[in-house]
Amino acid sequence: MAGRPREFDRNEALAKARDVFWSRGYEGVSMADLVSTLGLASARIYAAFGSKEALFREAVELYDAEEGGFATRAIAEEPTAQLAIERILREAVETYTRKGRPHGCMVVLAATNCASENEGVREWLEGYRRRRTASLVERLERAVEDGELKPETDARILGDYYATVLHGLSVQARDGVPRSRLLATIPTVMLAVCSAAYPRSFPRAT
Amino acid sequence: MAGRPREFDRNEALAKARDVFWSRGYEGVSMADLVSTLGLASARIYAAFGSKEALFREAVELYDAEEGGFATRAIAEEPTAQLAIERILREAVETYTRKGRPHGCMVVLAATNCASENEGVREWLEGYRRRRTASLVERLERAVEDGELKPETDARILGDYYATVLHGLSVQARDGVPRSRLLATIPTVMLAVCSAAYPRSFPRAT
DNA sequence: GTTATTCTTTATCGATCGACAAAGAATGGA
DNA sequence: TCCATTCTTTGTCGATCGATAAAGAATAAC
Repeated sequence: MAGRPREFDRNEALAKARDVFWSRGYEGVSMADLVSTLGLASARIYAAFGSKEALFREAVELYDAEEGGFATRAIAEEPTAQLAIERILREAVETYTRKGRPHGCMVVLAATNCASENEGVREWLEGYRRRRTASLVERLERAVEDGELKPETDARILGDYYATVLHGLSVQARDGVPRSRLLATIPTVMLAVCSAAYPRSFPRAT
Repeated sequence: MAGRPREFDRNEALAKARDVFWSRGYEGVSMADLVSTLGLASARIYAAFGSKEALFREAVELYDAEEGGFATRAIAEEPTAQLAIERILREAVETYTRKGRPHGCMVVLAATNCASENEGVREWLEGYRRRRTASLVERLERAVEDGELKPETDARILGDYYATVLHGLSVQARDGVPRSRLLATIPTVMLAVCSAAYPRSFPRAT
């Protein structure tokens, strides 16, 4: 098990693929685009990654483990649901509006409209979105159990709400709405979870 | 100026094109798809509409004049900003989750990820989204002037917020989140404008 | 060295993409 | 009736799509 060693950095190529798929989506990037972006002949790309679709899926996994993983990290690290959600919103805006980087969320934008033959890719990304919603709901349920949020709080409604806002932020960022304007909406967005908590530190909305 | 009369209903064909573009997006629909969906040879489609892109633009205009026009109608018809926004949210959810119809908003979903050669189409749809945001901001500014909302209200932040939620609802609906769950989030979404109004009829959020 | 294995290079493959040319058919106006 | 105009039919265009075959080059195991 030896063979000729690969002459390019696979991780580097994968990162380039992630960026171009993030920018223009799965169907918006052709093999010719990948050849020029990665600087590799198509046969080399196929040898290393298998197919355009397999490369895309690996690119999404990389995105989700790095830039896209802020929600998982915030939920794991913040002591309360309110702090977790505020951090998620702030980091979402920052991640989605970084200079020199693609705007919006790759998981939301890279395969929303698909040809019927690529419906499988769309559904696979939908799974990522559903899981993010589920993790928000789960964290909010825990906050109700912990007594952080009022017992009459419906965690699923609240989780659906924050999933909706996060999805909307991607579209807004992709449309070029500046970071400052998106950050400015966060106190308004926080009203929901704060009003489900016992009155303490309300944000000044609007 | 006479010539052979057209043998098919142009409006009917346009409605079919709108539906398939709404379902799968501009790039997700091929001319072969249009030929089979409209039941017309490609030369007939070109004769009637000019090009795939011209047909798409006409289809979006039709969408915006009918299904997609609920925001314009609500703003024109409702006496207060709060009533207008609540109606917009409700009709958005209803429009985006109608049985047997494509889910989500055509303007949001039909060209979010585009090949570089179709960037013009994406920007054109972005214009529709920006105008919707602007009309929300404008209505909220008027509400501040009218005294419906507190004078310290920042109408642009609030308008950006509702634009974000509306964009997010499209993604949620496309992902198959059921109507009942999306409707259930509306009281939470209404918290923002209600807290900018003088205390009266607050929704029971969560 | 020999062999098995893997990567690189080069040149394509058939399918599909959006679009159109040319000829025939149906209308209104002269 | 004949013409100008417009639509319909048929066939196909060059470009691009994702993907691969075949041959040469570089490694490790033996």
